[in-house]
Amino acid sequence: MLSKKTKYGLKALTYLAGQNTKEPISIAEIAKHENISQKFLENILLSLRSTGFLGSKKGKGGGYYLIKDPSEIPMTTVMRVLEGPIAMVSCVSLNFYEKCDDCPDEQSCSVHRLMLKVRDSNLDVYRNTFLSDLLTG
Amino acid sequence: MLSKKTKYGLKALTYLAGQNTKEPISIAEIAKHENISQKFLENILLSLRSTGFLGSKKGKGGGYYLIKDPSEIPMTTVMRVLEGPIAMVSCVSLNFYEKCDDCPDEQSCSVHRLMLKVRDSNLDVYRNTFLSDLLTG
DNA sequence: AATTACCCTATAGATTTAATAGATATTCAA
DNA sequence: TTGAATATCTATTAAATCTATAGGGTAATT
Repeated sequence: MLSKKTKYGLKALTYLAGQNTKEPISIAEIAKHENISQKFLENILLSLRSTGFLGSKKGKGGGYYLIKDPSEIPMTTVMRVLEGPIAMVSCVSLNFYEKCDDCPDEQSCSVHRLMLKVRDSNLDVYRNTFLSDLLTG
Repeated sequence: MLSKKTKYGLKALTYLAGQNTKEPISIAEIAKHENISQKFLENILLSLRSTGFLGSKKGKGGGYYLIKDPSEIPMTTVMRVLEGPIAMVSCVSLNFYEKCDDCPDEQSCSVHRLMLKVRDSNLDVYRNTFLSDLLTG
Protein backbone atom coordinates (compact mmCIF):
# COMPACT_ATOMS: atom_id res chain seq x y z
CA MET A 1 0.00 0.00 0.00
CA LEU A 2 1.08 3.50 -0.80
CA SER A 3 1.52 5.57 2.36
CA LYS A 4 -0.45 8.75 2.82
CA LYS A 5 2.85 10.52 3.11
CA THR A 6 3.66 9.61 -0.47
CA LYS A 7 0.16 10.31 -1.67
CA TYR A 8 0.11 13.74 -0.08
CA GLY A 9 3.63 14.51 -1.20
CA LEU A 10 2.81 13.72 -4.80
CA LYS A 11 -0.35 15.82 -4.70
CA ALA A 12 1.51 18.74 -3.16
CA LEU A 13 4.25 18.61 -5.76
CA THR A 14 1.72 18.38 -8.55
CA TYR A 15 -0.10 21.36 -7.12
CA LEU A 16 3.11 23.37 -7.11
CA ALA A 17 3.93 22.30 -10.63
CA GLY A 18 0.45 23.24 -11.76
CA GLN A 19 0.92 26.83 -10.71
CA ASN A 20 2.56 28.82 -13.42
CA THR A 21 4.58 30.83 -10.96
CA LYS A 22 7.80 30.31 -9.12
CA GLU A 23 6.58 32.40 -6.22
CA PRO A 24 6.41 30.58 -2.89
CA ILE A 25 3.10 28.96 -2.02
CA SER A 26 2.26 28.45 1.63
CA ILE A 27 1.77 25.07 3.24
CA ALA A 28 -1.65 26.23 4.36
CA GLU A 29 -2.80 26.88 0.81
CA ILE A 30 -1.58 23.53 -0.45
CA ALA A 31 -3.08 21.70 2.51
CA LYS A 32 -6.43 23.37 2.09
CA HIS A 33 -6.58 22.89 -1.65
CA GLU A 34 -5.50 19.24 -1.57
CA ASN A 35 -7.40 18.34 1.59
CA ILE A 36 -4.35 17.39 3.62
CA SER A 37 -3.59 17.71 7.32
CA GLN A 38 -1.41 20.80 7.47
CA LYS A 39 0.90 19.52 10.18
CA PHE A 40 1.51 16.31 8.32
CA LEU A 41 2.23 18.20 5.14
CA GLU A 42 4.83 20.27 6.95
CA ASN A 43 6.93 17.20 7.59
CA ILE A 44 6.42 15.87 4.10
CA LEU A 45 7.54 19.03 2.35
CA LEU A 46 10.43 19.34 4.73
CA SER A 47 11.72 15.91 3.82
CA LEU A 48 11.26 16.66 0.13
CA ARG A 49 13.45 19.72 0.44
CA SER A 50 16.48 17.47 0.77
CA THR A 51 16.10 16.45 -2.86
CA GLY A 52 17.30 19.81 -4.09
CA PHE A 53 14.44 20.53 -6.44
CA LEU A 54 12.23 22.05 -3.77
CA GLY A 55 12.95 25.39 -2.12
CA SER A 56 11.35 27.23 0.74
CA LYS A 57 11.10 30.74 2.08
CA LYS A 58 10.14 31.80 5.58
CA GLY A 59 8.10 34.76 6.74
CA LYS A 60 5.25 36.66 5.14
CA GLY A 61 4.70 35.67 1.56
CA GLY A 62 6.81 32.60 2.22
CA GLY A 63 6.15 29.00 1.32
CA TYR A 64 7.46 26.32 -1.00
CA TYR A 65 8.42 26.53 -4.64
CA LEU A 66 9.99 24.28 -7.26
CA ILE A 67 13.58 25.03 -8.09
CA LYS A 68 13.77 22.79 -11.14
CA ASP A 69 11.37 22.46 -14.03
CA PRO A 70 8.78 19.66 -13.51
CA SER A 71 10.08 17.94 -16.62
CA GLU A 72 13.43 17.55 -14.89
CA ILE A 73 12.10 15.96 -11.71
CA PRO A 74 12.02 12.15 -12.06
CA MET A 75 9.81 9.99 -9.90
CA THR A 76 12.79 7.93 -8.76
CA THR A 77 13.96 10.87 -6.66
CA VAL A 78 10.50 11.68 -5.36
CA MET A 79 9.56 8.12 -4.50
CA ARG A 80 12.82 7.33 -2.75
CA VAL A 81 12.35 10.25 -0.38
CA LEU A 82 8.65 9.75 0.23
CA GLU A 83 8.16 6.00 0.13
CA GLY A 84 11.68 4.80 0.78
CA PRO A 85 13.65 2.28 -1.28
CA ILE A 86 12.04 1.28 -4.56
CA ALA A 87 13.09 -2.31 -4.04
CA MET A 88 10.75 -4.44 -1.96
CA VAL A 89 13.62 -6.29 -0.31
CA SER A 90 16.92 -4.74 0.64
CA CYS A 91 18.96 -7.44 -1.08
CA VAL A 92 17.91 -6.08 -4.49
CA SER A 93 18.14 -2.41 -3.59
CA LEU A 94 20.47 -0.22 -5.61
CA ASN A 95 20.78 2.60 -3.09
CA PHE A 96 20.06 0.77 0.15
CA TYR A 97 21.58 -2.66 -0.39
CA GLU A 98 21.73 -4.95 2.61
CA LYS A 99 22.24 -8.67 2.80
CA CYS A 100 19.35 -10.72 4.11
CA ASP A 101 20.41 -12.24 7.41
CA ASP A 102 18.32 -15.35 6.96
CA CYS A 103 19.27 -16.06 3.38
CA PRO A 104 22.45 -18.10 2.82
CA ASP A 105 22.76 -17.54 -0.91
CA GLU A 106 21.27 -14.74 -2.97
CA GLN A 107 21.89 -16.44 -6.28
CA SER A 108 19.65 -19.36 -5.39
CA CYS A 109 16.99 -17.37 -3.54
CA SER A 110 13.60 -17.41 -5.20
CA VAL A 111 12.49 -14.22 -3.47
CA HIS A 112 15.59 -12.46 -4.67
CA ARG A 113 14.97 -13.59 -8.21
CA LEU A 114 11.37 -12.40 -8.30
CA MET A 115 12.01 -9.12 -6.54
CA LEU A 116 14.81 -8.31 -8.93
CA LYS A 117 12.33 -8.42 -11.78
CA VAL A 118 9.86 -6.27 -9.89
CA ARG A 119 12.49 -3.72 -9.02
CA ASP A 120 13.67 -3.43 -12.61
CA SER A 121 10.13 -3.00 -13.78
CA ASN A 122 9.30 -0.30 -11.24
CA LEU A 123 12.57 1.46 -11.78
CA ASP A 124 11.80 1.65 -15.45
CA VAL A 125 8.52 3.39 -14.72
CA TYR A 126 9.90 5.81 -12.15
CA ARG A 127 12.92 6.74 -14.23
CA ASN A 128 10.79 7.53 -17.23
CA THR A 129 8.07 9.43 -15.45
CA PHE A 130 8.57 13.04 -14.48
CA LEU A 131 6.54 15.41 -12.38
CA SER A 132 5.38 17.09 -15.58
CA ASP A 133 3.85 13.80 -16.70
CA LEU A 134 1.51 13.84 -13.72
CA LEU A 135 -0.11 17.13 -14.65
CA THR A 136 -3.54 17.09 -16.27
CA GLY A 137 -3.84 17.83 -19.95
CA MET B 1 8.60 -3.45 1.91
CA LEU B 2 7.80 -7.08 1.30
CA SER B 3 6.23 -8.67 4.36
CA LYS B 4 7.82 -11.70 5.95
CA LYS B 5 4.61 -13.53 5.28
CA THR B 6 5.14 -13.14 1.56
CA LYS B 7 8.83 -13.88 1.81
CA TYR B 8 8.24 -17.08 3.76
CA GLY B 9 5.34 -18.09 1.57
CA LEU B 10 7.41 -17.76 -1.58
CA LYS B 11 10.26 -19.74 -0.07
CA ALA B 12 7.94 -22.48 1.09
CA LEU B 13 6.30 -22.79 -2.32
CA THR B 14 9.68 -22.86 -4.03
CA TYR B 15 10.80 -25.58 -1.65
CA LEU B 16 7.77 -27.66 -2.50
CA ALA B 17 8.28 -27.07 -6.21
CA GLY B 18 11.91 -28.08 -5.87
CA GLN B 19 11.02 -31.53 -4.57
CA ASN B 20 10.39 -33.92 -7.40
CA THR B 21 7.59 -35.63 -5.58
CA LYS B 22 3.94 -34.95 -5.07
CA GLU B 23 4.01 -36.62 -1.67
CA PRO B 24 3.03 -34.35 1.22
CA ILE B 25 5.87 -32.53 2.96
CA SER B 26 5.41 -31.53 6.57
CA ILE B 27 5.37 -27.93 7.75
CA ALA B 28 8.13 -28.85 10.17
CA GLU B 29 10.44 -29.93 7.36
CA ILE B 30 9.80 -26.77 5.34
CA ALA B 31 10.17 -24.51 8.35
CA LYS B 32 13.42 -26.14 9.37
CA HIS B 33 14.89 -26.13 5.91
CA GLU B 34 13.92 -22.54 5.12
CA ASN B 35 14.58 -21.17 8.59
CA ILE B 36 11.02 -20.09 9.29
CA SER B 37 8.96 -19.99 12.48
CA GLN B 38 6.83 -23.10 12.21
CA LYS B 39 3.65 -21.67 13.68
CA PHE B 40 3.86 -18.64 11.43
CA LEU B 41 4.32 -20.87 8.43
CA GLU B 42 1.23 -22.84 9.40
CA ASN B 43 -0.93 -19.75 8.87
CA ILE B 44 0.81 -18.82 5.68
CA LEU B 45 0.37 -22.20 4.05
CA LEU B 46 -3.21 -22.32 5.24
CA SER B 47 -4.01 -19.05 3.48
CA LEU B 48 -2.27 -20.27 0.33
CA ARG B 49 -4.47 -23.31 0.25
CA SER B 50 -7.39 -21.14 -0.83
CA THR B 51 -5.73 -20.62 -4.19
CA GLY B 52 -6.49 -24.13 -5.27
CA PHE B 53 -2.99 -25.11 -6.32
CA LEU B 54 -1.90 -26.16 -2.85
CA GLY B 55 -3.24 -29.24 -1.10
CA SER B 56 -2.81 -30.61 2.39
CA LYS B 57 -3.11 -33.88 4.20
CA LYS B 58 -3.50 -34.40 7.92
CA GLY B 59 -2.13 -37.10 10.15
CA LYS B 60 1.05 -39.11 10.04
CA GLY B 61 2.87 -38.70 6.76
CA GLY B 62 0.80 -35.63 6.11
CA GLY B 63 1.84 -32.18 4.99
CA TYR B 64 1.49 -29.89 2.02
CA TYR B 65 1.88 -30.61 -1.67
CA LEU B 66 1.39 -28.80 -4.97
CA ILE B 67 -1.70 -29.76 -6.93
CA LYS B 68 -0.74 -27.97 -10.12
CA ASP B 69 2.54 -27.95 -11.97
CA PRO B 70 4.84 -25.06 -10.95
CA SER B 71 4.78 -23.81 -14.53
CA GLU B 72 1.04 -23.28 -14.18
CA ILE B 73 1.19 -21.23 -10.99
CA PRO B 74 1.49 -17.51 -11.82
CA MET B 75 2.82 -14.99 -9.34
CA THR B 76 -0.33 -12.90 -9.65
CA THR B 77 -2.24 -15.54 -7.72
CA VAL B 78 0.50 -16.06 -5.17
CA MET B 79 1.16 -12.39 -4.52
CA ARG B 80 -2.50 -11.45 -4.22
CA VAL B 81 -2.99 -14.01 -1.45
CA LEU B 82 0.25 -13.31 0.38
CA GLU B 83 0.83 -9.60 -0.07
CA GLY B 84 -2.67 -8.43 -0.93
CA PRO B 85 -3.69 -6.27 -3.89
CA ILE B 86 -0.98 -5.68 -6.47
CA ALA B 87 -2.05 -2.07 -6.91
CA MET B 88 -0.56 0.39 -4.44
CA VAL B 89 -3.78 2.39 -4.23
CA SER B 90 -7.25 0.90 -4.34
CA CYS B 91 -8.45 3.29 -7.05
CA VAL B 92 -6.27 1.48 -9.61
CA SER B 93 -6.91 -2.03 -8.33
CA LEU B 94 -8.41 -4.56 -10.71
CA ASN B 95 -9.68 -6.99 -8.10
CA PHE B 96 -10.15 -4.69 -5.12
CA TYR B 97 -11.28 -1.41 -6.66
CA GLU B 98 -12.43 1.27 -4.27
CA LYS B 99 -12.89 4.98 -4.83
CA CYS B 100 -10.60 7.26 -2.86
CA ASP B 101 -12.73 9.21 -0.41
CA ASP B 102 -10.50 12.27 -0.50
CA CYS B 103 -10.08 12.45 -4.26
CA PRO B 104 -12.81 14.32 -6.18
CA ASP B 105 -11.77 13.23 -9.67
CA GLU B 106 -9.72 10.20 -10.63
CA GLN B 107 -9.05 11.41 -14.14
CA SER B 108 -7.21 14.48 -12.92
CA CYS B 109 -5.44 12.82 -9.98
CA SER B 110 -1.68 12.71 -10.30
CA VAL B 111 -1.36 9.82 -7.87
CA HIS B 112 -3.87 7.83 -9.85
CA ARG B 113 -1.97 8.49 -13.04
CA LEU B 114 1.37 7.37 -11.66
CA MET B 115 0.05 4.35 -9.80
CA LEU B 116 -1.73 3.14 -12.90
CA LYS B 117 1.61 2.90 -14.65
CA VAL B 118 3.18 1.11 -11.70
CA ARG B 119 0.34 -1.36 -11.48
CA ASP B 120 0.54 -2.19 -15.17
CA SER B 121 4.23 -2.70 -14.90
CA ASN B 122 4.02 -4.96 -11.87
CA LEU B 123 1.11 -6.88 -13.29
CA ASP B 124 3.16 -7.58 -16.37
CA VAL B 125 5.92 -9.10 -14.25
CA TYR B 126 3.64 -11.17 -12.05
CA ARG B 127 1.54 -12.47 -14.92
CA ASN B 128 4.59 -13.61 -16.81
CA THR B 129 6.44 -15.16 -13.91
CA PHE B 130 5.53 -18.62 -12.71
CA LEU B 131 6.62 -20.62 -9.70
CA SER B 132 8.82 -22.67 -12.00
CA ASP B 133 10.72 -19.52 -12.94
CA LEU B 134 11.83 -19.07 -9.35
CA LEU B 135 13.60 -22.40 -9.17
CA THR B 136 17.36 -22.46 -9.48
CA GLY B 137 18.61 -23.28 -12.95
C1' DA C 1 4.80 42.74 15.26
C1' DA C 2 2.84 39.63 12.25
C1' DT C 3 3.53 35.77 9.41
C1' DT C 4 5.25 31.51 8.03
C1' DA C 5 8.54 27.85 7.75
C1' DC C 6 11.22 24.88 10.93
C1' DC C 7 11.90 21.58 14.71
C1' DC C 8 10.88 18.42 18.52
C1' DT C 9 7.96 15.48 21.19
C1' DA C 10 4.17 12.64 22.10
C1' DT C 11 0.43 9.45 21.08
C1' DA C 12 -3.60 6.79 19.43
C1' DG C 13 -4.41 3.40 16.23
C1' DA C 14 -3.26 0.00 12.94
C1' DT C 15 -0.38 -3.60 11.21
C1' DT C 16 3.05 -7.07 11.41
C1' DT C 17 5.15 -10.90 13.44
C1' DA C 18 4.99 -13.97 15.78
C1' DA C 19 4.22 -17.17 20.53
C1' DT C 20 0.93 -20.11 22.98
C1' DA C 21 -2.58 -23.42 23.70
C1' DG C 22 -5.64 -26.44 22.27
C1' DA C 23 -9.01 -28.91 18.77
C1' DT C 24 -9.52 -31.94 14.96
C1' DA C 25 -8.31 -35.30 11.57
C1' DT C 26 -5.41 -39.19 9.93
C1' DT C 27 -2.31 -43.06 10.23
C1' DC C 28 -0.43 -47.12 12.06
C1' DA C 29 0.50 -50.61 15.26
C1' DA C 30 -0.78 -53.43 19.19
C1' DT D 1 -10.71 -51.99 16.89
C1' DT D 2 -8.67 -49.19 19.92
C1' DG D 3 -5.18 -46.00 21.30
C1' DA D 4 -1.05 -43.48 20.65
C1' DA D 5 1.46 -40.67 17.60
C1' DT D 6 1.49 -37.33 14.07
C1' DA D 7 0.27 -33.19 11.80
C1' DT D 8 -3.00 -29.89 10.20
C1' DC D 9 -6.43 -26.49 11.78
C1' DT D 10 -8.24 -22.63 14.88
C1' DA D 11 -8.22 -18.98 18.16
C1' DT D 12 -6.18 -15.82 21.35
C1' DT D 13 -2.91 -12.74 22.66
C1' DA D 14 1.36 -10.02 22.94
C1' DA D 15 5.33 -7.50 21.52
C1' DA D 16 7.20 -4.58 18.29
C1' DT D 17 6.99 -1.48 14.65
C1' DC D 18 4.86 1.82 11.53
C1' DT D 19 1.38 5.45 10.38
C1' DA D 20 -0.91 9.56 10.76
C1' DT D 21 -1.65 13.38 13.39
C1' DA D 22 -1.53 17.00 17.08
C1' DG D 23 0.80 20.46 20.17
C1' DG D 24 3.92 23.77 21.19
C1' DG D 25 7.87 26.31 20.69
C1' DT D 26 11.92 28.51 17.64
C1' DA D 27 13.83 31.04 13.78
C1' DA D 28 13.63 33.82 9.83
C1' DT D 29 11.41 37.26 6.86
C1' DT D 30 8.54 41.16 5.72
